[in-house]
Amino acid sequence: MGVRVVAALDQFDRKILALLQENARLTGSELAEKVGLSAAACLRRVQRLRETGVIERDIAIVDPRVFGKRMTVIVLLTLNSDRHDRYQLLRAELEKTPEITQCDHVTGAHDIVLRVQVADMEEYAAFVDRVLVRPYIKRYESLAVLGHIK
Amino acid sequence: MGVRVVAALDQFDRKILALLQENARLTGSELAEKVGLSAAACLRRVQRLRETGVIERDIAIVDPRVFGKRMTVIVLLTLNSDRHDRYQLLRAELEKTPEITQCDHVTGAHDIVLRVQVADMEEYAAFVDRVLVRPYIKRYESLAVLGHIK
DNA sequence: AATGAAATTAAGTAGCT
DNA sequence: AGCTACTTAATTTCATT
Repeated sequence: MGVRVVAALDQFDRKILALLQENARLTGSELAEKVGLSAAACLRRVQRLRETGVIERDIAIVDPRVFGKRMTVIVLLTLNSDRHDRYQLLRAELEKTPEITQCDHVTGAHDIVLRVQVADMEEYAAFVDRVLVRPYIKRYESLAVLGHIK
Repeated sequence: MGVRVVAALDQFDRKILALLQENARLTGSELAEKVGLSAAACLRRVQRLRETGVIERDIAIVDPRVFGKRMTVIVLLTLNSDRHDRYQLLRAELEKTPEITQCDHVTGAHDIVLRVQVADMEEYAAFVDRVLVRPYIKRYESLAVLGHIK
């Protein structure tokens, strides 16, 4: 789990990573032009970055609205402090719940922050009933996303 | 901005999208095998999904720790209601701030939710001073991420 | 209108200097 | 690292349904 080989990343690697994080479809020659190495050298580096796990994976970003999931809600969960034994169970369930696209355990006034993708309010209400209404969830606060700034 | 062509997505497109959201590096023949079409047909569909904006883009997921950004903080911002004219300005600034990896305008008890990626507490403190301490930000609540569940 | 098979073009990989 | 040859994948063409 530790991050080895980090010291081995030079400026070229960093530039390549920055570019691929924006657009993973850049070809070897496109990278070459932008970073000032040959195409082969760039691709060798990309290969190495993948093998060492620096690049974890490549994913397609799909407009959630095409699936009819036009509504995003950020949910702040507060757990019952006397039910912290249920944390692992809850965690496993949240991981499996398809509406949840992001989920972090946090410190502070809340315990868990969710990002939920649903079709509409009705579907969100159903999600709340199905997933959030449980004894070991003390409180949840829903923040509906009006617009994505970034 | 409207999402047209959604009705035009059949089961093959949906399957392809689901697969590429997990792994955008699947080749035509790998897709072919999984969805039951020829490689050419799959790639033609992928091309169309890109052209119509259903696939917005492909990105490389890079372990943030390799950049030394080992700390994630979710920040809940509350703006001064009498300074809502500054919203566009703030929005533009947040968009440019490199530490912010995600940023949404929300309803509810807060106005904006940020996801911030920094090296450590010191860097986070500097970020707060530089970005969050401004007259039109009334309050901010920092939730440090202890662990990623999803 | 969209498919599969085949041909073409482009990209990625590997070997050598 | 670069260059070049090789291999694999993506794209286009074309005949078919």
